[in-house]
Amino acid sequence: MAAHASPGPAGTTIYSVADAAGVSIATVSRVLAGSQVVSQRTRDKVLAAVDRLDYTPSASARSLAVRQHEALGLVLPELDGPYFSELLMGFEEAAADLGLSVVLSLADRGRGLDATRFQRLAAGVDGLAVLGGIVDDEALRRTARQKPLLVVAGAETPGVDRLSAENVTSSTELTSHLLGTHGRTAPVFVGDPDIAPDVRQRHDGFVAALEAHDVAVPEPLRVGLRESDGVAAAELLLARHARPDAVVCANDETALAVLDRLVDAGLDVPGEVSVTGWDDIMTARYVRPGLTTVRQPVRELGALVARRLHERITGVDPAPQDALATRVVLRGSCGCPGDARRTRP
Amino acid sequence: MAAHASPGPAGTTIYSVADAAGVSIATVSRVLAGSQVVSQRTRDKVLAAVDRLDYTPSASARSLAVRQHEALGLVLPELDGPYFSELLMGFEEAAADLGLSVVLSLADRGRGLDATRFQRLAAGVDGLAVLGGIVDDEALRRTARQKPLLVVAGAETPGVDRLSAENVTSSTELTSHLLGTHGRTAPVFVGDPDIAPDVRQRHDGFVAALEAHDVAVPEPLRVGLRESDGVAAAELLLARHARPDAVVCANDETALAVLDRLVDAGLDVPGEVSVTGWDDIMTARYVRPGLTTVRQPVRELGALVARRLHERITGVDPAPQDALATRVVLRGSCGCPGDARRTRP
DNA sequence: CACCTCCTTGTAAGCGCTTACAACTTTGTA
DNA sequence: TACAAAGTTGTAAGCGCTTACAAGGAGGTG
Repeated sequence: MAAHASPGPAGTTIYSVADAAGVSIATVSRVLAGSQVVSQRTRDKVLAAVDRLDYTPSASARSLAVRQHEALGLVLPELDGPYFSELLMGFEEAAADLGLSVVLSLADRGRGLDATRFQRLAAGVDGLAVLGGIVDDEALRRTARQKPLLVVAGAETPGVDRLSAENVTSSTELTSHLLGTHGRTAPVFVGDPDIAPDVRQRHDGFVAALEAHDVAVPEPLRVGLRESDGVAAAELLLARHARPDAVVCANDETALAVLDRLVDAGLDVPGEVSVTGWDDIMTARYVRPGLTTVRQPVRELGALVARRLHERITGVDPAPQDALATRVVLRGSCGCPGDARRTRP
Repeated sequence: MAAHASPGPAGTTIYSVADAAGVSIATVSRVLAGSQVVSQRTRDKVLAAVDRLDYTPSASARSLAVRQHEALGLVLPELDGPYFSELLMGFEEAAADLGLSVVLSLADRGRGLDATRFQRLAAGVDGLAVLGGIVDDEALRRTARQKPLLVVAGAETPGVDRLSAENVTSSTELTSHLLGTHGRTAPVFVGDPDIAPDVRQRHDGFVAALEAHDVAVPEPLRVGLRESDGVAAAELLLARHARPDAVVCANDETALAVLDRLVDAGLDVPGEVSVTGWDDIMTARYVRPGLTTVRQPVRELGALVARRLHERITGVDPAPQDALATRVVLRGSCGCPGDARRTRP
């Protein structure tokens, strides 16, 4: 029965260890699983053999036997700003705490993750989280039928569960601050509501605030979320006859670019115009004036996603909380005095 | 033989598909592997069944059968700045191109990755890359005996291969620029050479430049690599009677904090003192003056690591190139005029 | 001293997949 | 029409591990 026992460091299996220790593979397995039924003497023998052979059990064999991969999948776009890194960190930490490893798949800039790669990922995990807008709905739905699947910050997809941070209320709060405290009357929203549900919600909140203050709602400046999009937006804004007195950007990257370009063009920020962002990335603290923005509990979101997935996998009924609260961070760029630059999270 | 055929989406195996399609599991396997020997008719039947049952093959079963995990492991510290994210992106992209998935493990802030978690990770991959200084040498060596293992930017460990970006030469170049072009005479190095081999090498390069210019070599300011460490360093510097006229920091995070604190204290940067960093993170472009720094090809490093690992796994002899060239990026903080702020990589 | 109970270890049956080999069909050719 | 050569499909033996169950041994009791 021990025709296995192939030597060589590369091929050490539970059989080699069993042979070396003079016990059966069941015993080796028990020792390694920490079972208490094994006698001390035997345990020592096994452990010695394990050590001597540098034995590392094969995860796939174990997975096959226990019918669990003990791994969670995560699909993210490029890790540009701190946003996704934070999400990833929260996710990984929570997963590690649950004894699960995480398999990461990054979508290529622009085009999403192809179905094949997504399938391969799904094949090796017990459940997975996908950032909204990367994988197409059909593939999502198909996988959701197989194993626990959570979409983070994405669109409402029938048959797929979703989780994200709160957007609408904070956006209303931020915009109201601009209108009320700083008396702005001609704000504009920079970002394309159709590009992502999060942006849409932020725009919704923006609109709600304007309506509450009886301010006419302007058409949003439909640009992407990258630095270069912010530059483009600023140019567009500068070319206008009637300039806005407040620029509410969909995220920090664009806001910083807008801020920078506006100042370069000789405008007084926040004197003539307020600029706000969203996410509170590191650079937001460093520019002058500091960027007023909204801090999302991204890391907690990541952790929550992982835990939720685990609940699903183990069959526990998950709690129904569905959006994490965010917080407005006031700095100089909206007109507030406080330079909260050195304020750390 | 088909006593398997358990229904239910969760339990669809190759047996269910074979049953549903009226063929043997071997044929299903062939179709899914894209083998050309299967007739078109049969192929269609199988594919239809696969679709109807939402079949997703089990990765662990496949791994066990082919004796390959088809995955690469990566161990990183917290994803703070853009450095590790870039590395990760390069790694992931290259791995994906090779058809490998990546299993990520993040070390907790401060304390490294415990041996158990590291072992678990190693158990499920064909090879792994570890950032230097996270996992202890013994564990590293043990794993290196089992499967391909690469240490990135870490210390020279006997029996373990290492890969990193070039440091010494660029540091000498940068420091010489300060001494020569800007006529600095009292530079100081901020960073603890003992904290990481990369820092040590940067310090070595710094020292080499001073010696070449016959400038006395001062004791380095031994602080960590985080923003707060930079603040502390700046305080220390400000408290000195004889202030340096150039501060060469081990990375951008500390450099930015130093720059910020120095300017706040009323010093003229770069008039009275030059400040330089290392890494060229996003914020370096945004501060005024722009931060002179060194750009590392981090993403390429990550990709290279993945490819190298793959070469080892497949038994190809890897090329011997061992350090990637870096590039000094001159901006305002050293005294150079050009505001290269909007220069993109 | 026989017998029962508890403790420890071994036996063997999978987990879901790949793949060498065998077996059966077709098709082509003499 | 017989037979060889392809072409196609099935059989079965693992891959390395977990775990229910069986079996053996040690110790205790009547």
